[in-house]
Amino acid sequence: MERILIGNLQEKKGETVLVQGWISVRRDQGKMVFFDIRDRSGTVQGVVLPNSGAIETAKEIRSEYVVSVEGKVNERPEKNRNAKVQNGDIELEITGLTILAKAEIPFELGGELNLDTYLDHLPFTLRAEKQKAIFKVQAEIIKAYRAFLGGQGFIEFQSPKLIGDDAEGSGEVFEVKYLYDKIAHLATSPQLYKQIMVGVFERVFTTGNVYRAEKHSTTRHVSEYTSMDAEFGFIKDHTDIMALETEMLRAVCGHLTALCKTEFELMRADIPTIPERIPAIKLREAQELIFKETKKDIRKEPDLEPEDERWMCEWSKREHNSDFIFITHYPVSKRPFYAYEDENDLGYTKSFDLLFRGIEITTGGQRRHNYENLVAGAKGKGLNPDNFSFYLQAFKSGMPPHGGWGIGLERLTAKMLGLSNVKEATLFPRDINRIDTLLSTDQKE
RNA sequence: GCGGGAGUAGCUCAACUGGUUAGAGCGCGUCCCUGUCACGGACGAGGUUGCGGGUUCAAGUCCCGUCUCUCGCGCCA
Repeated sequence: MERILIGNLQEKKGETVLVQGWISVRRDQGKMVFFDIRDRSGTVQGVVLPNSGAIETAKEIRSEYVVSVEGKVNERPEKNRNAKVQNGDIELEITGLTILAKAEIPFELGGELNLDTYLDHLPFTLRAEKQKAIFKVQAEIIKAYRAFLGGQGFIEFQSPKLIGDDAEGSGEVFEVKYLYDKIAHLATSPQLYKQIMVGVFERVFTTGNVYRAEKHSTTRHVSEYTSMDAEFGFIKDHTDIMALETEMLRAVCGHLTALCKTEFELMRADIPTIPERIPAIKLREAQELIFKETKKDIRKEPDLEPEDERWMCEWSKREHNSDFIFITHYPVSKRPFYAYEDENDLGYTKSFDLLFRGIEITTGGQRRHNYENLVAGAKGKGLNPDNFSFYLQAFKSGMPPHGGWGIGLERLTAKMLGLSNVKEATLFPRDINRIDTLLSTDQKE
């Protein structure tokens, strides 16, 4: 007999079918046993009657046992229907029950858990409905991201994760012992490679893991995260990039509205609405605004603190009904060497951050595309251009005005779904003390 | 790295100012139950109170050290 998905059982009323899946819960009535079985498509109740021949096995099964069952799809009697659950109007009258695998679980699935208990048991806890919803949404974000950029003529490429010298300068870098006692590094960003690829394909994007060796313990940092990058040529300035990112977010949210409604309902979260134009404000203007409204004077700072980012998001929501806000024109001193200095606003760059529901989810901007200008930028940061001559070949060979963005996928997912810690939106988060399991103490510095 | 909070059963938590044998719910085990759907009922097992030291007649509770978690900050996506 061929396996039928539980989600298709409504069409099989009266028929005897083969269903395979996991036991969610067993309800033993003594002479008869009920259980809920789930597969990737849904859940249905099975009922094992005393004379079915399966009753002995039915008493043996426990939560998370993997089973193969044969049974007749029956409509339930009127008084035994349950409108609150999927397939509450039908049930499987079990005629055959085989245990494919036993299970021994550390605790019940779906209950409230402390974050570290959840993380210590990920192979099990990821099976919970909430977690499946989170990572289904995440998968759909990536799918929509690919579809949108593909439609805009972008070509996807795979960026290397093992790199030589770290010329990029965003964040602390993990060292890797390479062959013949050489030292390599884990990429903190695909930045330099995506710029090189603009010289090849003009419009490119990549989604992949990047690594930051910073010892912070916050709700928005992990050592390994997924960066959704894009970079494209022949732009007027950074506003072209912001406009395209706005369109991309609109496409992603539209996709989620179409495909992930149940997941958002389960998480009690709202899919953000993207305004026609996401508000954009210069960093200095934001600082003036904060000073005027809250008397907090950060006008000499080169960046916003988390508290200020939250305030700006509330302001954007209040004044512009937007969950998003662009902050532009960060000082040259604050940005990497390749950031493009605004010729009409010297000392400041044509760069931006995108804040979403209180947190920074994107950094982007126009880049220096002129070889001499780029080398000058590097020297201005005290960097030796010889150390990244490989990258500079792209510019020597002719590069168009270009720019792009990097989006933190897990941060975006977390804020979309109202998760308070980015680790909940990271499948297998790496942090200071944990890579799946706790790192042993004598391994640490 | 710094600052706040925390660490008690497999899980989630309780235990007033130090005071008898550290409790509950869920889970787990045995038994009862033919319409349950978080099934219900009876009984039971399960603890070095993170670890090490100290104060005290007496420590889960107070002190010191240490490890870990968590929240905030620096930094960043």
